[in-house]
Amino acid sequence: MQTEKIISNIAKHIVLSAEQEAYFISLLEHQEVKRNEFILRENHPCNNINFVTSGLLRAYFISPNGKEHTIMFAKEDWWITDMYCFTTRKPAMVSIQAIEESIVLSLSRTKLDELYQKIPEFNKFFRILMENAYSREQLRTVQNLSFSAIDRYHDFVSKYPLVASKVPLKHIASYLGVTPEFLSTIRAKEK
Amino acid sequence: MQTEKIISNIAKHIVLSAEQEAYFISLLEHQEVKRNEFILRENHPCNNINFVTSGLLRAYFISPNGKEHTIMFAKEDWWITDMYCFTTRKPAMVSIQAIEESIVLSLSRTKLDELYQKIPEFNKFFRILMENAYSREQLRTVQNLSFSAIDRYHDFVSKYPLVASKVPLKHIASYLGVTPEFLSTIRAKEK
DNA sequence: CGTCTATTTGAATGTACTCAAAAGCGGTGG
DNA sequence: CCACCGCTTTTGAGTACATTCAAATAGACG
Repeated sequence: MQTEKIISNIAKHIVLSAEQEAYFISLLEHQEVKRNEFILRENHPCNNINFVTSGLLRAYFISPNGKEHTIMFAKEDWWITDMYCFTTRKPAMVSIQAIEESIVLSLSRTKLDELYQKIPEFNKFFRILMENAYSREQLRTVQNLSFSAIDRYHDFVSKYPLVASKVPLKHIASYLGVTPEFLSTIRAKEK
Repeated sequence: MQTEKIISNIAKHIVLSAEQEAYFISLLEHQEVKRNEFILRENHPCNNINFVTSGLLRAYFISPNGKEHTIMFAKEDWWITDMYCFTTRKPAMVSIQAIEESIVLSLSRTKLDELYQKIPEFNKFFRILMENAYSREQLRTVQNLSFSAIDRYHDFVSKYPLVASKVPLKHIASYLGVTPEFLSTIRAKEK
């Protein structure tokens, strides 16, 4: 199991001893996920929070009228789960699917609770992670409300160039909240 | 300074000794805010995270085209700040204004850092607070993307009946991401 | 190489916005 | 306590942005 990446991700915010690192690593489950495979499916229990070691995944949900809405992408060095359902233990609202072959390290809620007990410092780590996630999400809300589709598209591409280059346009459209046809049209207009 | 409310808010997630409670309280600044007064203004430094003891406030920002967008409301027993700017120390993107006379307990970033040092348990408290805030915001994103304006309006009213009854309709419209004229029209159509 | 999926293009439609003006309502001062 | 003023809400007409549906084209994977 390749663990340098997750360890250095954690080292961004808290300091662990070698022993603590080893303990933390022992809690993780290593998953190799093939293209189009799921690590979480809508309505199933959401038991894990996942760190992406390599590859690219997408969280999305299907609205009542049958349309897909992309909630987030997660590339290398990102964490991804259905946080609401992970914390409340409700069945997942979203599905998480690999866009390309990926390696994911999963931490179950049970193990995470154990981790908080043994190394309370992890509360700080996830506090900061959640602060950032919340801020990002709030910024997204604000921008969805105030920017036009084309501006949101440009903002997305400049923020996440790697993701933009790898995922099909229709997924970007569904992240931005427009139809693929419309995104295609407005992109064409610019040239 | 009335402090039972903030103490019981904290007791939802962590247990403090009487001594720790007293120390925590000593870090707070008590503010009485009149109707339409601000506790944070766009472009000013965002130094505080605020707990609402009573009353009702609104966070909003002005988009490039000059329109107001309501980001959140905070009533009694809620926390409010510009989290992105609070954590990154950038100038505030939003203004926070009292909708009615309110009492707010403010905790500065400096004091909060001190608090994390003295009582690391607060990392757990704010971790949980941020998890909830993130989940809520993600749910909002999802619903903005997939529900029609009228459904979003109904959802808002059923989730926050007190807020819905107190704030002008135009603020709800700006929270939902529609114009007041349009919200007025679709409400009228239902009858 | 063939098949399946993604993207583009276009026409018709619907949803939400802008601007303007009238009506309603609430607080304040006389 | 009532009348006025300012702000909020409603109403309507014209317009712009985004969607739906359909079909053609391009591209990618096995």
